[in-house]
Amino acid sequence: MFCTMYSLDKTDTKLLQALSADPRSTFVALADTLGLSRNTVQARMKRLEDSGAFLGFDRRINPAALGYPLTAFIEVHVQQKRLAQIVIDLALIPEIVQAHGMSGQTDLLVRVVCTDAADLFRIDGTILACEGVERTETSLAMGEVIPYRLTPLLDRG
Amino acid sequence: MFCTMYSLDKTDTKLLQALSADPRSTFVALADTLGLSRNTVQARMKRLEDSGAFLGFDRRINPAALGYPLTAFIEVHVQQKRLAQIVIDLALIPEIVQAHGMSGQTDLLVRVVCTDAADLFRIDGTILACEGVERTETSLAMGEVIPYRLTPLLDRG
DNA sequence: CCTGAATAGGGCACTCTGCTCACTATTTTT
DNA sequence: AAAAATAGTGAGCAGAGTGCCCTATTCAGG
Repeated sequence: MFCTMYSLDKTDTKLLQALSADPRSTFVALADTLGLSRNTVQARMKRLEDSGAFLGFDRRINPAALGYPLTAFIEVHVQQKRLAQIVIDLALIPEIVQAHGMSGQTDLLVRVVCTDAADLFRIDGTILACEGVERTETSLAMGEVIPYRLTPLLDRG
Repeated sequence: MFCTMYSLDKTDTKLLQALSADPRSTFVALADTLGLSRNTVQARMKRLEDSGAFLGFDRRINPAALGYPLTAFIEVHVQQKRLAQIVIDLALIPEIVQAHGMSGQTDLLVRVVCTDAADLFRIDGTILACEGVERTETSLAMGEVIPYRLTPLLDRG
């Protein structure tokens, strides 16, 4: 196989668990909670980093703390030919914090943060104004009933 | 007002920007990129932490690195009376990494990671099997066309 | 049997941390 | 206008952590 992605073993998993438990723990601390030497922990962390196991820090910032307490998901239907340009245009809207290209009826699923309902309305308008966007369907997130988590998957490994 | 949430000022914003640029930078490094004293940086970071500006470390872990390259969004329609119990049941499914209670037609928007299409099919079945779940609509994410980001919002502040 | 990878352990210079204290502005309250 | 809270600075210090080096051991695969 040409592209063998480095895949995590049990020790890596334990490392990630320990980090999840305490994101600020030092290499030394990790080493002795896992019963490994500091060298090993450092080597593994480097490998994890290099293999792209970590995503941007942005994800750890709470949008609510920034003054955007509301999250909404907007399904965007577009003229598929213009998809590439539309993505570029959408990327200019700061309140769009993430967008996925989707299979199925919806072309794009856009995650938006906003200050209030009026703000959401305005943002939706901005999206609709993009050339090639045909229709949107907005749903406000009332709450994160299962907060983002990966630990169940880590624990299973 | 009873609950005045601590709101970030320009300096906090710059701090977060600097952290986004380099999540591993030390207090000392932050202090001199921002032209502040180390004491100030430490104090502000503590305040940020205490005010809940940071979310779990889980969010920084790349599910693909864990062996789950596929992401899907599943709209779940439920008997609303049973919503609370359903959330509890869903939380037992490890592949569900997040779920939002929604306004609008869909009751729940569930984010799932999986190994392949067959895996997704199985997980969908598990969700459908929960007492009170009436219908699901699964959409596979083909790609994260706008990767999660908060920097445009930070830059605007 | 040899090789390469992973780990452990030691060491060393340097940096960072957590903490405290004293001092200065700048607001806010009274 | 005076007093008090708030934010920032600068300095210092002991202890901990980091990055980097080298060596020895174990263990699986060719």
